[in-house]
Amino acid sequence: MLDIKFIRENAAKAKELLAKRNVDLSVIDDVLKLDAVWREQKTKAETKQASLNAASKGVGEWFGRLKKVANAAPGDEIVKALGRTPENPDEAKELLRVLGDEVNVLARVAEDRLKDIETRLLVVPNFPSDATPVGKDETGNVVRKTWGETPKFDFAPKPHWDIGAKFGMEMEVGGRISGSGFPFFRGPLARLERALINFYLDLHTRDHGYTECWVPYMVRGETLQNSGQLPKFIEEMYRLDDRDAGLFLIPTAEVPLTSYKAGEIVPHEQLPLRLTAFTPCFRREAGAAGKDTRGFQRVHQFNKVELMVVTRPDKSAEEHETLTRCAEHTLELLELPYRRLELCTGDMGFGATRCYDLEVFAPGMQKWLEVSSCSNFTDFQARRAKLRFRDENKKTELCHTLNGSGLACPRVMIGILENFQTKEGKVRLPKVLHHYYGSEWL
RNA sequence: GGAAGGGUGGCAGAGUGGUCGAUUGCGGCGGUUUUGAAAACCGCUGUGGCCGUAAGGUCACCGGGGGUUCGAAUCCCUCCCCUUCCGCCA
Repeated sequence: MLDIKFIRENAAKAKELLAKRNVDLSVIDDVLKLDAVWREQKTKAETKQASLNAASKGVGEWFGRLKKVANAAPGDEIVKALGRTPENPDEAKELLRVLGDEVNVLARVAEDRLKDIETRLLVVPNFPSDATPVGKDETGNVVRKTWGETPKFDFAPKPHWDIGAKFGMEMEVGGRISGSGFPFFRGPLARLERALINFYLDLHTRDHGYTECWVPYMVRGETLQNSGQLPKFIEEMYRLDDRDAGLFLIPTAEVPLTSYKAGEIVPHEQLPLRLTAFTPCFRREAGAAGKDTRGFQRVHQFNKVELMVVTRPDKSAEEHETLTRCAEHTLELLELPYRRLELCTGDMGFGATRCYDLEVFAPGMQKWLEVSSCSNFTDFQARRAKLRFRDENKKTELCHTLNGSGLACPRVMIGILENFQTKEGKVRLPKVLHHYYGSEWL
């Protein structure tokens, strides 16, 4: 969520930044109007509340004095709050009740306006960074680097759905037992899946300094709001029914990891927090029906190892590069040629201020596949999750959060199948997987 | 699924309608003392919002939400979480 205070003090800048993201700017004016009403009502309510509080205390005192002196007079604070001198405590109570009702009305109005503000801000995306290229859609993305070279083939490379058939890709089985978009692997591909997960986790925990976590796969709505999926993207989410409290299946491990320290104030010595977790990911892919349907490039359930960093604001840009390098390093060890794309303002995810996508080239499909998306969220998620830290001067401040895939399984598998296929229909495995898979060939 | 007991400030642990944002202890910070250190003693030590240039003022928060009351950490309702026991079970 954006900072209402920043919007209040920098309305023009806020609009300028959001315009780059194709956001309807009327939301800013709406929010500013509500903000003015909220503050006015709040101040009024509090002033009245203060005199009511003082008078209520005075009533207690008055009772005490009346026990000793039969005709003791009410205290000044009662007279001040009521505007006149009550005859007896019962009259004071009655008048204070009326005053209390007035306070409630004012406070309710103020609170409603604050909720209105939040409702609107919850669906506004983060500001893009100054470095983010401005663009309408994915055509505005910029290639920042490329690594490796697509292997040369002396035959026409096949798409993974043709290669996979031989190695236990049984999409029709998944379709029969769950529906389309739920892959079923038997034998080599199932084993490769496991090899990838183990390789990822070992690499990140041993060489990249991440702490392995094991997390719930079902979460509360509030957890999804913390990381930004709710309320706006509820259509993308699988949800259990009321018997199970309407829990949601996680679309990525980012969700539980971002809420790991939600509501806490972390000592600065503990930062940065670098966490990694393997989880299945569940996505409805609503609106993507009919897109990328062949093979398993876009599915409703897939495995992924996620990288997540919580850091102080002055380090987040640096951490973003480091995090992205960890993901890239993973691809390099897998010997997969890739490119780093910097997403433009029109294509960036909701909460990101800056985002790199890593794409692997799939020669069979003749197509680049996104295998990782590394984002810096600045304080956008931290504000929602109330995730703060205490600095060396004991000031509390919102943390910055970052995350990226390190990596997803299915598309990396596609990369392996299509890049390392041979004319004979075999698939060579990258060296780093030999030990994990138990063989040099799939 | 059943039964019981709990959720209070960094931690421990009081507080059952009024002056309690909250006794006390520990920890932490500052000071006195000391050649230095320890000990002792004194003071300070939560978060967020609103008003204000500031000083400061004020409101809210004792798991979340709602209610009763002039007034609630304290009473009522509801939800969540934790602990223990029983049952069931990978």
